[in-house]
Amino acid sequence: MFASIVIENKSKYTDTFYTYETGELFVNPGDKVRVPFGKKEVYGYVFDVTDEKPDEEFEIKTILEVDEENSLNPEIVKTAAWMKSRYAIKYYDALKLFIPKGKAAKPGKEKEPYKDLISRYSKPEHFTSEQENAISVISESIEKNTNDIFLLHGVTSSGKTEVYMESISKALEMGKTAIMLVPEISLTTQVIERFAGRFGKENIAVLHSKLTERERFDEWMRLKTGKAKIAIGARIAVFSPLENIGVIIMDEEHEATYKADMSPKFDTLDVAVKRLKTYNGVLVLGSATPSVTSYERAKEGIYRLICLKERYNKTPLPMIHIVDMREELRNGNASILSEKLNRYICSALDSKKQVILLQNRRGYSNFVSCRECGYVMKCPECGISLTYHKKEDKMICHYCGKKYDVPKVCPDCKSKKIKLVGFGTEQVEEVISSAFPNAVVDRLDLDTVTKRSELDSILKRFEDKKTDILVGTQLVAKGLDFDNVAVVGVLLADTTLNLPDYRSQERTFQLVTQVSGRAGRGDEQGNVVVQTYEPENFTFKACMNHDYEMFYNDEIKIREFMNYPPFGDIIMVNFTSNDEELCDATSDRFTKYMKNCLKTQDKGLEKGVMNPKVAFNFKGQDSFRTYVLIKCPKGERNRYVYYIDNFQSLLFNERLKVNVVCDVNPYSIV
DNA sequence: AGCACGCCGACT
DNA sequence: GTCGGCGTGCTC
Repeated sequence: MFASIVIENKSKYTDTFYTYETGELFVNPGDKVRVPFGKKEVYGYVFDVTDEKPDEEFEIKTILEVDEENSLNPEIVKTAAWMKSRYAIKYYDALKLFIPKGKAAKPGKEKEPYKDLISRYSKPEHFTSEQENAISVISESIEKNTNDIFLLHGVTSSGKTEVYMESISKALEMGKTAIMLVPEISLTTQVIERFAGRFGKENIAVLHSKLTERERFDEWMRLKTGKAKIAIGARIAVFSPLENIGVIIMDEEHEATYKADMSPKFDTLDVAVKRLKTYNGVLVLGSATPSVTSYERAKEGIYRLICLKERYNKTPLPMIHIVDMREELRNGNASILSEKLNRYICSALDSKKQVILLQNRRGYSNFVSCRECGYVMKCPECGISLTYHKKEDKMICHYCGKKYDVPKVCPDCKSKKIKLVGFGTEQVEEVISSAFPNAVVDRLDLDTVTKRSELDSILKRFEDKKTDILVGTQLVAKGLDFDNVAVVGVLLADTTLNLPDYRSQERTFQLVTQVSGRAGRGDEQGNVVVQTYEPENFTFKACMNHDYEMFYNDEIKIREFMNYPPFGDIIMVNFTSNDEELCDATSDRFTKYMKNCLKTQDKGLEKGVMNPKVAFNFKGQDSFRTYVLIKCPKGERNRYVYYIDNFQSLLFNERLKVNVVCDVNPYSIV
């Protein structure tokens, strides 16, 4: 017998299959083996076993030993091989995601993460009929191994978690395993509390990047040996060493955190779908505000849509008010607080209720807007907001790179009040404090709050009602439930609405819906005030009506017209190096190469390859970065990635010191 | 990536 | 002679 093996390596050059003879050993795909390699011995993983001898003329060596304890299963190597072609990454980089770095703790010294956690779970007396229906449909699918994907579209407090738990329970009943994914590590605690109460602590394992190497290894081993049947965690938990997975659940499926931002840049949803194919398992995507891509798939019948419209506790949804900041300006109010928001805050404070103010970060991009009419400069080709670059004093499209002069007067209404939008972050707390001198104001954002304990104490103070007004970034939109919040204010929704990203509208809808969930948790209806210079944007109308469908119907038309997902992909190819010239030259060369590859098809696809752009490299060690953006039509992704992978090999053969990283539908282009 | 091989200049 | 610099090629 002959085995195709990928060795533990660091080089792109050796990231390929090597054929070994199995000898006397009984070898399966997924097995970790020790093999002779060159003058040394290395470890590798078996990807395939056949009895056909390869044609090529090279000496075939024999596998020395199988490391049973650290071996993986056949599905894992299959998924890793698929990831290589989908993300243009190395076999071994894909494989590494499935293998914990650490070593086992010494016997008796195992440390249990979340040891002091209290299990909190009380099964509700009854499920709503919508919940009953969802549970029975999903359970049937798990039972019959139909490999379905469900999109569970449920408003906040509609009891999605109960549906998740019942689905997992069904999988366990069938002798299968389950993975529960949450978007952020901070959210795992609440989930574990409930799951531990429902399924017993011994049956669950936690996997996320904040565990120590040793803890992670031990949890991983508990899953691999079948001691734990349910994996809970952030996106890396999708790589749990489980077999026979009955169901994977992705809570808040629209969240950006499901897409890895560091290399290898995998997409959690893709990986989940791929893994479940082998086991005919079921995927449940839950969200109150599904991603437009997922919803389209549900509409197309690729996913099965389940709606939960009824709120479990029947609390009325908050009232959403859209405030026109142009009007405020015309009425002589130039402050960051509209008259309406001011009024709501005052009355909330009077009745000892609390207030949350969301100040969405300006981030790295600045845009120009007319305060008279709300006009925002957008790229006519790409349809995204232009970003102001101070250095060049130009408006630049972050997709195609076209540059435009900064307008002196508004092209629409000829007003001179067209200028940069955004206010200094520090300013906000100051303004709020002086506007409400008798209120206790606290501030929550990740820039100023560095320590975990600091963050917790700010939240604790708010929970204990010691704080009247909490000002913060996106952080306040998520996290804990507070029952005394009467008013939520979004100070300037335009900052999210005009991010240079095709998803900016989707993200705004999600953000407003999410913060709305913070208002009026008790029996009283809460109020949400959203301030904007562009109140006529369809996104806000949909927010006001709590109508996702309405938002979707408008947004999907734009996506189709612009060929953005789900109708096409945007592929960003990054080049980093310590050699500036090499970086530039390589991205130029890549552009020509890619255009050349596509030209032969004679469909004009090469027009989708944008010219290279220079950018700063924040994260990597290399000092220079350039990138090339490619607009890729629907169904062509695999071919495009294949070309990119080939180009990478080309560079490697020449031993050029330049890194190439590919990112499909990146969340930010800076 | 590593490591060996090999071809060239500089030195005890 | 021979030591070591690094350009090149290979690992089943």
